[in-house]
Amino acid sequence: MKRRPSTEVTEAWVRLMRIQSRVLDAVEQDLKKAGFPSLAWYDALLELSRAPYGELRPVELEKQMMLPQYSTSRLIDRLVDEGLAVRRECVKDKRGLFVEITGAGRELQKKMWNSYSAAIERHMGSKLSDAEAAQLVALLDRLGCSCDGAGLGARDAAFKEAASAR
Amino acid sequence: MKRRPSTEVTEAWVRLMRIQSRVLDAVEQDLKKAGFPSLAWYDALLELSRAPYGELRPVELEKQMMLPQYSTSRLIDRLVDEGLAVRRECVKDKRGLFVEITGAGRELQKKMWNSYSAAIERHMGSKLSDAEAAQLVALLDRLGCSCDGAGLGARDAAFKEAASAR
DNA sequence: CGCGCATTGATGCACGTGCATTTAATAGCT
DNA sequence: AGCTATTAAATGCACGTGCATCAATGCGCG
Repeated sequence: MKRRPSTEVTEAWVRLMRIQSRVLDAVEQDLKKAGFPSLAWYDALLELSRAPYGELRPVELEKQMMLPQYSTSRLIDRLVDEGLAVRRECVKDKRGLFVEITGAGRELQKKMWNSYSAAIERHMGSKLSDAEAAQLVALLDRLGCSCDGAGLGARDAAFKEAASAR
Repeated sequence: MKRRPSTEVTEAWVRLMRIQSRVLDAVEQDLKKAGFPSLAWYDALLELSRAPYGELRPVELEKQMMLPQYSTSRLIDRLVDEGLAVRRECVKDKRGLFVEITGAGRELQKKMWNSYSAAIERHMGSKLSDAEAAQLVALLDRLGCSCDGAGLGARDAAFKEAASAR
């Protein structure tokens, strides 16, 4: 509790914060310029499109995306408003409901992946060899050791897509 | 433009986004639990405290922190509301003004650094050797190669403090 | 000098998020 | 069955942020 971070660690903290926000910003800007909504929408659409029957309980979506409950509720609101998903009644548990992706939702997700993957390549892939990327993954994972392992994070969506797009 | 990111790169993207947000969240929570305001306030206070006469033009602060103009303007609002800084007229250029840190502002900044540095140590330092931290810095820097080099980022504040606290 | 343009900083509006609370339905316990 | 606790989802409120715009001042150029 008393030990101070070393210079190296403090530098790593600074870089982690700054570079991440720059890279994220660059990718989000690319998507926005292409006329697409934010990454949160993409992640939700991907989760839905990968789910059996293209539908999930909000609670499931929430766990997948590691988002707070209310945040998920409102994200669904917006997807529904745009016709990318629909809310369906859940007969099993009348408290709950199902969110089902629509055709338009599936289409948008696919189109977004084109821009999204290109942006990842532009802002990360072109600056890092595969070996360096793997090294970076290993180092970052050391920081995430206290992770519950349960829910997959927001941007994991990208990886799952990459895997299935192959 | 056509190349797709490799598995390694996509994984690195996912990790960078997820781990950063987890670590940042953990540190911010620690600060909040200790009753302190957000890191943005800290960064601003540190920049001011390090400036000659403890004062800066909003434009300067904005460049240091790499924040949009309106964001800086409102951050200053809040600092002033809490008595941590004051706005002073600028005789040289009547469009502008000076923001000057108060005694309370300097005190808060110092107190926050105790919690802040402890949080960095807890959430990063304790999970990474110095060598690993240095490696992480090197890898992240490769991603930031397209940086202007001019303005120092928000969290750089931590490093500068660390250096001067030594 | 006088006009147009750039710069500094503030602000109205829309929107996203966190927090707390609310509503409804289910599960569990006696 | 009846009462309470728990869970699913939505929502009101405060607040932060992005975007566009504005008012005021300063600067350059004919």
